[in-house]
Order: sequence, then structure tokens, then C-alpha cells
Amino acid sequence: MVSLTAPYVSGFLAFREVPFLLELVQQLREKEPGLMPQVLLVDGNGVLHHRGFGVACHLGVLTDLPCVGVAKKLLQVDGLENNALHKEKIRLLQTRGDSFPLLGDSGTVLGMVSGQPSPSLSQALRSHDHSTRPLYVSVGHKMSLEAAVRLTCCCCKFRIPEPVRQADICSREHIRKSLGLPRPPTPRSLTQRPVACPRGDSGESSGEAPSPQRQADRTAPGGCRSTAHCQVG
DNA sequence: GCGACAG
DNA sequence: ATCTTGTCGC
Repeated sequence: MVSLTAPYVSGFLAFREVPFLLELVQQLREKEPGLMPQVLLVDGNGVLHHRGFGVACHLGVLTDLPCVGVAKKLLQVDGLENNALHKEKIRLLQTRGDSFPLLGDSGTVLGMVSGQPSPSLSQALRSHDHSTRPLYVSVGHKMSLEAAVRLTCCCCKFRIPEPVRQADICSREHIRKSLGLPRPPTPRSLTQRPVACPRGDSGESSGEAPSPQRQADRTAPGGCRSTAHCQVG
């Protein structure tokens, strides 16, 4: 468990979370090199950012590991808007793996919107609610957007990629056990969790979702939680 | 009051 | 992020 001090400010997520994620990767390098992931799925954006350098880029450069930015909401930058047209494109995504590029005013493809990862989920939501939300995938470091989208999609059992989802679940559980239920008077709890996946030769590559390996949770003023996950191809 | 808002 | 409301599926 760690304690964050920097507040969350849109556009500056990396300054709040990268220090701790980087430390975890470094600890893994020296203590469990065999568990070093080949790629990290980061809960946030890569080049889909105000300055073209989101948290996934930061972590990638500092760790020298391939990174993918996976956001749940569109960061409206470079002219990109979560407007009616955008929503219509999302609505047209029909099957698992369907996606469309996010082309900014600058002419740069900043990322891809990935459709319903789960067939069952998409069908259920489509029949009753068109609000099924996509994932916003962007390049973080050392990987093409196409590969990033494919990898992300392959990690999805449900909407959120399993490495990210498990880190989320585990960190919440950790906080629940150590701090108990959050109380209104006290600062909100915030967590952060990186997940590591073993390389193919380890017993884990049984074709299943990468299991969460490590997590670092931290509480801070204004708490929040973020995750960096790693996944093996 | 309204729009924005990665986590 | 967190919270609330509503709906469907298991």
C-alpha cells in the first residue's frame, strides 16, 4: 500500500501515478525478473492526450516496455468529441473486435475505439440499451496501434481487459480488507494497481487471462485508483 | 445553470 | 473516480 500525494488533474495523470507504477516494475526486475511482462496494459491513454504523451507513454519510456493505453472514456483532445456522430459510430460497432480510428484535427490517428469485447454482453446491451460503451485504445510505447487493439481485444472476457479488470478487483479487495468500508468524513480511498503477467514459459500461460500479480494500492487526498497491467502475448 | 471530466 | 436508477441474465 502506498500513499499518493498528487491530486488527479485531467491531462496530468502520469504525474500522479507513474512514479508508483515505475517502482513496481523496477522491483519486479530485481526480485522476480521471470515475471517481467512483455507488455503493459495501462489504465489511461497513450498518445491520445493533450500533449500526445499520456500515462501509457510515460510508463513505457521509463520502463522501456511496450505499453498500450486503454481508457474507458474518450479524452476529448485534438478536436475529438464525444458528440452525436461519435456515438453513432459506436452504435454501429457490431461484433467483437470491431473498431474505428480516432482521427484528430491535426490529421493524426490518435487511437481506436474498440467495440463490444464480449459477445454476450454486446447482445444483451444492444437489445435494450444502445449505451454500451467502447474502449479507447491508443499507442503507449513500442507497439503499433493495430497490435495494441488486437492485444486489448484478446484480453477481454468482459468489457474491461482482464489484466486491468483483475487489478481493479484485487486492489479494491485489498483496500476493503485493510481499510474497511470508506467513511464519508475521511478522505476517499484511492487505489492503484499494476498487474504483471508471466512469460509464456511459466505455468500460467495456460491460455487464460493473465492473473494479477502485483498490486500497489495507495490512498491519498482525493483518492482514486488507477492501474497498469501487463499482459503476455 | 452548463459543459468538461484519462483515473 | 463515485453514486444512483433501471434492465437483463445467470
